[in-house]
Amino acid sequence: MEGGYFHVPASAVLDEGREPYVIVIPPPNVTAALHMGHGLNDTVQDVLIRWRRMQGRAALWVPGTDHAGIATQNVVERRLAAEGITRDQLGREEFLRRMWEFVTATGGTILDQLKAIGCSCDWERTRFTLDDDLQRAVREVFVSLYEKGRIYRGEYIINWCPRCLTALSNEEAEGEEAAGTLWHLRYPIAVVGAGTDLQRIAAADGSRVGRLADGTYYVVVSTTRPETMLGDTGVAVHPKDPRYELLIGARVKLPLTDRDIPIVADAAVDPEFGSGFVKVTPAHDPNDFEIASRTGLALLDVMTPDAHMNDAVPPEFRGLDRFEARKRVIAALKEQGLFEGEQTHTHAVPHCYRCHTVVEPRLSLQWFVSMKPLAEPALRASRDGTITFTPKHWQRVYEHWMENIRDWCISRQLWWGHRIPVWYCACGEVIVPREDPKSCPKCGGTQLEQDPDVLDTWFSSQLWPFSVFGWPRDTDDMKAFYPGHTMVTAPEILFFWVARMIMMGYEFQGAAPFTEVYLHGTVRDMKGRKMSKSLGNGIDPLEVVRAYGADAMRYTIVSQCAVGTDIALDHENVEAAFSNGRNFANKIWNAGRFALMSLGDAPVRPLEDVADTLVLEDKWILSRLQHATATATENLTRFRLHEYAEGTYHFFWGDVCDWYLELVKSRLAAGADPVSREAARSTLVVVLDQAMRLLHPIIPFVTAELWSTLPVPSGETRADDLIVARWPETNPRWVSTDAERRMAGFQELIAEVRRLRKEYGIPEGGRIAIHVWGGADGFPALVRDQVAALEQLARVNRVETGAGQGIGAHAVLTSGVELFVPLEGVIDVGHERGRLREEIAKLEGLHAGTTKKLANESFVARAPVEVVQKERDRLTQFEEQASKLREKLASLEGVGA
RNA sequence: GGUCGCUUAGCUCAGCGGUAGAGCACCACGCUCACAUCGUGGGGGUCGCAGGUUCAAAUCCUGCAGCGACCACCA
Repeated sequence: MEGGYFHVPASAVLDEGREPYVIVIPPPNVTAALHMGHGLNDTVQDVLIRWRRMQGRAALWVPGTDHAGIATQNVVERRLAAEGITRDQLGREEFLRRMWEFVTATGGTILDQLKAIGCSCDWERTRFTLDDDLQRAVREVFVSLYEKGRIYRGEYIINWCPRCLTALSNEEAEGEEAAGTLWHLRYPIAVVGAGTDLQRIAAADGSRVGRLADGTYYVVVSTTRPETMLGDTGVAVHPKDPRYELLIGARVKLPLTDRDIPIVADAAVDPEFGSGFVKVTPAHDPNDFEIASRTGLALLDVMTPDAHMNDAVPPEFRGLDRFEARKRVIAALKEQGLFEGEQTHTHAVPHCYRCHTVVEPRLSLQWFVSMKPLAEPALRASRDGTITFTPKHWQRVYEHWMENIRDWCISRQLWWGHRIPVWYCACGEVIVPREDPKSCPKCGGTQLEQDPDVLDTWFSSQLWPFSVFGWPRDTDDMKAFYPGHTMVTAPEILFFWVARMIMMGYEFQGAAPFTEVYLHGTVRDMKGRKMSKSLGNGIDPLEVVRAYGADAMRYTIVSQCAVGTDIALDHENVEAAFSNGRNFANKIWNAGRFALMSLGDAPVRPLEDVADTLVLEDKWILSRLQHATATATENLTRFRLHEYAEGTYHFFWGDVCDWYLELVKSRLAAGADPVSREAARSTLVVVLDQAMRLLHPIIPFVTAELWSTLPVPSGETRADDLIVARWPETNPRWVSTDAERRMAGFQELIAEVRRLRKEYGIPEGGRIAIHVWGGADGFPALVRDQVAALEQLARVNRVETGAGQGIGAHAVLTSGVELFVPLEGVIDVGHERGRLREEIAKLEGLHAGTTKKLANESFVARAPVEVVQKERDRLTQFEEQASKLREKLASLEGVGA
């Protein structure tokens, strides 16, 4: 089967010297089920891989799955929760056993689903991010980065998911606009420097120092998270703020607590914003943490890992959920007259990208990668064009991110994933080894404890372009297939994944993992919403495959795949959504079957042998074929996939089916002239052969089936299967602008005859004569030779090349050629005249009525403007229709001709 | 707040300096021996609004309006 062609051994490159073309799949989550997003992503990759394979490249598409840390662990934890079990109850070892059990049982089905949509991955190379080989790569990278000082451990404010109970990277905390509240609180001033005149400060211009009923002065601070005030350890003002300069060093009483906290100066405070006083909560806000580290303010953590208030807060708040605590804090402050007011405030609230819980900034000891040095070569590669982005504007987005890159928190408090390869010895030694240690190299002790955390899923994903080839071992695969070529993915994971792969590629291989990044759009429904399980607006690709075939699904998707645009599919009418692709696949099948039948079993001569006997349509379709070939290649090269799809579609359906097949029908028939027939057969075989090749990357199944039964011209050889047949190249020998011009004229003539037939009600089955004359280049004479074609396409059985006259229909073509269709005896002219007169009279009646209506002043004055306008439009419509009919009538009276 | 993008036929969207396009939907006719998942013909758009550049603009520039995306530590 064709699957045999999917496998590409390193020897194809290293021994046979074939040029590689490598795509590594964006590995779907191991337990994922195929959705339309995959359908799009993987179809695009398959189109590219099939195309490059046909070009003779050693085209390798490496498949695999990702262990997807949090996502997968969450799934299993939910299942356990249904049984009333938590992971802590099971313990790490047992929990991991259950994880593997689940992943082994349900994992990898997505790969079978990819096969169903025709993905030609090298399945023998299927990888999983937790495979031994890949574990080795992760270990090597971690240790190596640590040794270079690019991985460090430290206590910082990180994004914390209180539900998943783990740290998140900045990218994993997704901001969402939310209409929140900005609360203004009063902190009473407790201690001021000697001689500080509070009354004067309070009276200063723009001062937000006020006075309570009991005479105590207070400062106003603002916050969107009032519960964090319990963890405040200071209040900050700008060092140059003229209003408050004198308060620096003073102390305020932190409401609801028994603590006094200092007022400090820090340049990060914007005097223009709010009151100019900033409450500082160093353990729960990254800015405040920075302020504290500069000013020496204490750190006070007031929350538990699951975001409840801890024992550091007053008893009445202990154990409260953070949002409940928020309400109580506000209520308590109001009670004490320390509530200044509130206002609505829209701001971006970060949410966990896996479970959507509001992220809590939390002071925590974590592992980080210092990114700046890694970013440098990755940034350069983009700027100097080593790596290109399609669409281009993502280059700027990428560079902006790289320029402002922040350190990456890579430790996760999960169990499912790559365990952090760090051991701690009781003696204090931190061991980061390539092989699991048995004893402490410093003290020799054997009481070693491995770091309990695992690495961010993306830490292993970022190594995918080389970890799949066995690195850090020195493998032939690495030599043959790294670096790769094209990365096809969605913009959502540009930072998560693409950017990091590039950085790792430079850091560990000295080369970018690919040279082209193609970012396709998102699959959406007709309301523009992203397809998702929770919205219930998804379409199951496999259902589409079952109902209409993989070819139909692939074509429909790719034909919408314009650079930089999303894909809209109607989940409420799946048939309509995919009818385009279904119809096309069906059309190819029918046309192919018909052609094969018409060609018969007799040997077909090579095109060269019959070159002298080719007629207009043969030369024309061969020329069209050259254009179709050139544009298909060009479009694929530039990732203009929808143009590739639509271009081949119109070539095949329009040129090949509607015109060429119709034109050669009679020539292929049993009694036809043998010379003409052989010319048609040879041409048809070439056209079909190449058309199947051009269509194959997008419509692999139908084309391969037809191609396998297509006759091979005598003396020629070809590949055994279409999947490895050579991608066509343009042959200038068959480009004929002359044939295309003449054919265009002929096509226009046919269209005009058909139109006139409809217009004058000439019965569909009846034969007619036409007169053709005028023009400059002997076109009428050419037409005379095409009687068979005219018969076939327009039911014309006689052509006169002189001017026609009498009663009939007349038209002038763009070339200046004139056409006349005699109507006497063809239709009942008298009856037609009568009918026309009736119609004209009717139109005149309507016209008069409308005119009268518009003359009615009260109507014009009172009716809505658009109604009046509609009446006016009708008037002109009637006029136009009537004048058309009058012209027609005139021609029937023998005046026009 | 910053950056970028979008606004074209009833719907979904291409086109991005030279006489308005596709698919679907719609109307009419047609069981012509590949295909009714079809064929033939047809209707339908002042290309968001207002200016400007140009011989020529849907296409370039400016402003405005509406929508959207991404980034961002203004409490």
